[in-house]
Amino acid sequence: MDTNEQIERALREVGLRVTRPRVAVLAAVAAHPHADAGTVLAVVREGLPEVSHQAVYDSLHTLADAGVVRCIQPTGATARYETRVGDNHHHVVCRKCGDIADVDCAVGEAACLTASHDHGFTIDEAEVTYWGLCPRCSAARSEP
Amino acid sequence: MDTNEQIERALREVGLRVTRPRVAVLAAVAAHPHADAGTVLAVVREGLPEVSHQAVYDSLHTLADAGVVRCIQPTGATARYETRVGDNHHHVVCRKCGDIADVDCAVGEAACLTASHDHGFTIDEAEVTYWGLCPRCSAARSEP
DNA sequence: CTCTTCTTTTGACTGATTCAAGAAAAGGAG
DNA sequence: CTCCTTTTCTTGAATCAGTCAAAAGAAGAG
Repeated sequence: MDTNEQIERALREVGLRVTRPRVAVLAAVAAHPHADAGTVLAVVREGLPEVSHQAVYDSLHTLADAGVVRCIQPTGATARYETRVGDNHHHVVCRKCGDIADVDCAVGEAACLTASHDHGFTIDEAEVTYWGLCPRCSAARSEP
Repeated sequence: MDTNEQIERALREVGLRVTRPRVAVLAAVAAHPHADAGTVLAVVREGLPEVSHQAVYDSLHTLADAGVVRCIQPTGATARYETRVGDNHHHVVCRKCGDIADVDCAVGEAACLTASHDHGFTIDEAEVTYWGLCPRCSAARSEP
């Protein structure tokens, strides 16, 4: 579990000022991986009721730009954030309940960037989203 | 190019009623792959000025549910639609201009579904989004 | 401690998408 | 061909995520 001190250090390391909203946002994202902006806002306000939604959005963007958090947005859902960055992992999304879980890159880093230069595009990242059913929804469907 | 007759047949095949808005929407998506809802609406109205935006949204949803069109939504962009379905292809998205192009599955079908059952999820589809620069933006960056 | 600069607050606003109720049209039965 | 039922469309308002802008407020350098 990240302590506030660790969070502050992480912010300073990327050259960001340490402010209450930012610390709270980063802590919230760390504690609730794959949370959307609304959830982050709610969680942040639990410990810091006065923050504006604007500050939360701004913090999320700033942190995402700095590479401290990552923003993902599967089809049909609002933006979600997570603190696990830089390790090329992907996501499984439940078609039924929208639950998201992390999946380590299964086919190796090389394969993830295959298809480079198709159509002349210069590709620098491959994002993989697996779609299916989470254990709970899967069980609910097979035993109605 | 899809004729209206082909479009009507496609609608009937999946058990949908054939209506003017639906035919127009399907034709528009076929003619403009990767168009967003707003563009589809504009294109549809070129030939059918009276349609409501609601009808277009509804048609897109219905067609997507029926599997006639596919909806994709890369991070940071609005929903986009295409008629190419059922062939497991993926997309390259330009980081700069947002342009989207199709990419055939590069690593073979098997690899695309590797990672099955991680976290107990039952995975039925893998969606891959490649991020990079399109030829135009790539050229603009290297020769300023 | 003071100043400059970056952040937050506040509050209004945009643009995409959805909700709801009645009117209209599609397709099957007679 | 006409009527009837059901689905679909229109209209108009509402919601929701996210953004813009100006002024007030903190963080950190010197």
